Formats: sequence, C-alpha cells, structure tokens
Amino acid sequence: MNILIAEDEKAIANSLKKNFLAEGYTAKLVSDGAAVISSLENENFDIILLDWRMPKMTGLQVCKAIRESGNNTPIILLTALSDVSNKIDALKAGADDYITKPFNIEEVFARIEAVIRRTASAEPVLHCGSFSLNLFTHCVESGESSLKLTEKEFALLHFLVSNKGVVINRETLFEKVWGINYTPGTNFVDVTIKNLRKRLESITPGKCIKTVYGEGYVFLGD
Amino acid sequence: MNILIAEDEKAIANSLKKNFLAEGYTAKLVSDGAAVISSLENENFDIILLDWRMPKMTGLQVCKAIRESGNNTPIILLTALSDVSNKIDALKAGADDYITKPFNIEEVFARIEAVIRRTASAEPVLHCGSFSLNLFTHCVESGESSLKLTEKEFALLHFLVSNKGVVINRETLFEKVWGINYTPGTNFVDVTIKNLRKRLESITPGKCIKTVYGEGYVFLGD
DNA sequence: ACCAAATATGAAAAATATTTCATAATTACA
DNA sequence: TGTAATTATGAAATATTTTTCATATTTGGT
Repeated sequence: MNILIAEDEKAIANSLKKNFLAEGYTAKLVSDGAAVISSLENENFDIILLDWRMPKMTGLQVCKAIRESGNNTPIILLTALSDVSNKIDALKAGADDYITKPFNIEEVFARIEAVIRRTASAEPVLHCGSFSLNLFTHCVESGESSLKLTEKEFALLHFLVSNKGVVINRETLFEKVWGINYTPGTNFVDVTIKNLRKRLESITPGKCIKTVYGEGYVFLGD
Repeated sequence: MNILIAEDEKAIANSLKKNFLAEGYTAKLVSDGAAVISSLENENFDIILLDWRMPKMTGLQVCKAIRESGNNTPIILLTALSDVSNKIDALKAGADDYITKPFNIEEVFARIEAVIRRTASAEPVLHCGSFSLNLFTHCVESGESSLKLTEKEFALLHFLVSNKGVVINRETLFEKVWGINYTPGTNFVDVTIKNLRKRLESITPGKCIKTVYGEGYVFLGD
C-alpha cells in the first residue's frame, strides 16, 4: 500500500507517516498542491490523503485539478471543519471520503480500507462538475439518475469534457468523433450537439455545452 | 516509480534493486509466482520485471495469471534465452516487453521508460489468448485486425471472457447482458452467440466459445 | 433595425441493431 | 438407431441510431 500525504502541518503529517510505516505501508509526504500534481505524474499511489487547507491552493482545488488531469486515485480530504456543506463540496470536487480533525489513526485506517474497497470495484468515470460520465457504460450519471447516451453522443461529450474549457471547432470534433476527414456540407456535429443538450437537460439544469459563434463548442464545468 | 522485481537469482535481483534505488525508485523483491500475485493484491506498482524461469510456475504462467486477475500493470519478462518464439509467447501471455540476459542496466531503464510511455496512453484491454477485447472502443483486436462489436455482442463476450473457463447458463447470461429478468421463450442469447461466433471467425481461427449441452456457454482461452 | 452568416431544429430517409420466430441441425440417452 | 430435447441459423419484423435536408432562429457587424 502506497500513500500520498498532502498535509501542511508537519506534526500531523509525520504522525500519519509513522503509523503507516508501522503497518508496512509506504508513504510520501508533500506540503503543497503543485507537489501533489507532480508526484502523481511520476508515481502510482493507492490513496491520497489531502488536507483541506494548503498553501496557495485549497485541498478542494487540488482535488479538482487531480480529477481534471484524469487521475482517479481515491482521495480522502482531511479538514478541521465539521461543516456538512464542505463534505458535499468535497464529494462534488471528486473526493471519495472526508475525515474531520482531530481524528484517531484507527479511523484513518478504517476509512482508507473502506474507500479502497469501494473504489476498487468502481467503473472509471470522468467527473464533469454536477454530473459524471461513465466511460464503460456510456452513461451520464447525476445522483440517482442515469442516462445512456448513443455512441456518437457519448464520443462527442467525452471529447468535449476531456477538453473542458477549450473551444473546439466543428472540423476537429467531426474528425475525432466520426474518425474520418471532415467534408463540408455535413452538420452531424450540430445535430448531435442538439440531441446531447436535450438529453443533458434531465441530468443537469445549467447549459454546460456552450456555442462560441464562428468558432465551435466548449464544455464548461459548473 | 515503484517496481516489483520477481527474480529467483539473488545476485541479479539485488543488482537491479540497487540500481533502481540509486535512481530514486522504490523496488520490491520477490522470488516466486505466488508472491507476485499476493504483492499485486496489496500494492500498486508502475512496472513488473518478471523472470522467465521461476520455481514452481514459469514467468509465462505468472504473466498469464496476472492478466487473468484483471491486473494491467506493465510487465517486462527477463529471460536467458534469445529464442524468438519465446518473445511471441510472452507477448501473447500479456507481457509488454522482453529483455534477454545478460542485460546492462541502461537497457533496463530504457525499456522501462518505453513500456511505461507506451502503456500509459493505452486503453484498457482484456487479454483473451490470441486476441484482446478493448473495453473502451468495444473492439476485438488481434495483431493488425480490429473489429467493432455491437453492444449486446460486446457485453456478452465481455462477461464470458471475464468468466473464462466457467460455464454460464442462459439465464445468467441474459440477466447480465440484457439487465432484465429472464423470461422463458426468448433466444436472444443463442442468436447473439451465433453472431458473435461469426464475427470472431475473422479474428481468431479456433472456436473459443463452446456450447455445453444442457448447461450453457463457456469462453475457452487458447 | 437590417442583413448575411452561422447555428438550431424538426422530421424524413437510410442504415444498423435488436427481437421474434419458424425451421434445421445436433446432442444425449434409451 | 430412434427420439425428444436442445441448440443453431436464416430471415422477417421492430426498434433505434445515424444521416440528410429544408426551414427557422440567432448572432455579430453595419
């Protein structure tokens, strides 16, 4: 078991690490968001313990950044606040669980095990703000509701979501989704965007695919 | 970077480990197949170096066992033989590369980097003997040829492959693939099996889905 | 406010996939 | 070998998805 600990307070970080080593686990300590991101690029971890308050970026922002980079390593957020709304924010940002400080080490072990058991059997999903895209079942999911997309719809949304925030022109979308060179005169992309938007209405209230006049389409998070 | 080294010869194993540690990598040494399997259950590795000849199980068997357990960690096989047919066997069994002894450490580092770069961008596949099933694109692939399955075909083959060697009855197949309770009178499963077999003809020569009279269907490896 | 270009939409047509069903072939067993 | 049960298969009927296209709406610039 290999654990990444992102915790600013040295005392807590060292205490966690000592306990993990005693259990035969390996643990790496980092103290800011940038270090978390670069560690994840170079190494695989079984779980990430992420402090809520960190220098420069909040744990929440780091969490979002991790998920946006496509990394699905389970994350447990550590926080001094017991506010319930933070928990909701945390889970929305892509965290898997949440431990309130002060905690005892048994609780940490128990939650790690629970999260790993839970996520080991989970299917890969792309977190897209208020909903998520299941890459295996091709469903968009939000809370209880789930909706299966057609293949073109799925491929188009998948591509837009994985380029969140960047405007993609029709030619590119066409070539990525249909896999063939763009031939002017077809409006496949427009039609599929329309259908996609209609379907997403029932899943998420806001308009998450925006048209940029003369340029193309963008997926916006929320 | 976390490396699992499965090598019987202590001298080679220790030399590898020393070199990896010098590079800032972590490495775990094991000396038999069972230890490889159990290590993988408890820890994530970035790469596995696997000796061709090991006590009890051959590296090839261990390799197959790893892939059958659903683990896709990149594997490099180490072998004293320079026989080309072994390389083919190795890749068939699910290995990603192959290094011939004696090797120098630069070659090992170079191959590790190459394999990681290659597999990092690869899509998840299920190795099924002479072909593989791409879980993202829903294609069966064998060497150059690739074939897109329909949804029911994919789901049926996926379920059979992930229960390789065990006979599954029609009721179970129906419920897993169609997601609804079995109602007698339908022969969806039979029809889809027929279509699947016809499609697989062009990919793999042998009959890999066998009928067990009165019981159901099995996927057999090859 | 008006115009031309760009985008959205509804709906028909074509292509694919799924389901149904009748019949043929195969199997296990007496 | 004969028979009933089981499985395989071809093909029609449905359903779904993809593509086409004509028309409506929106947009940015004048």
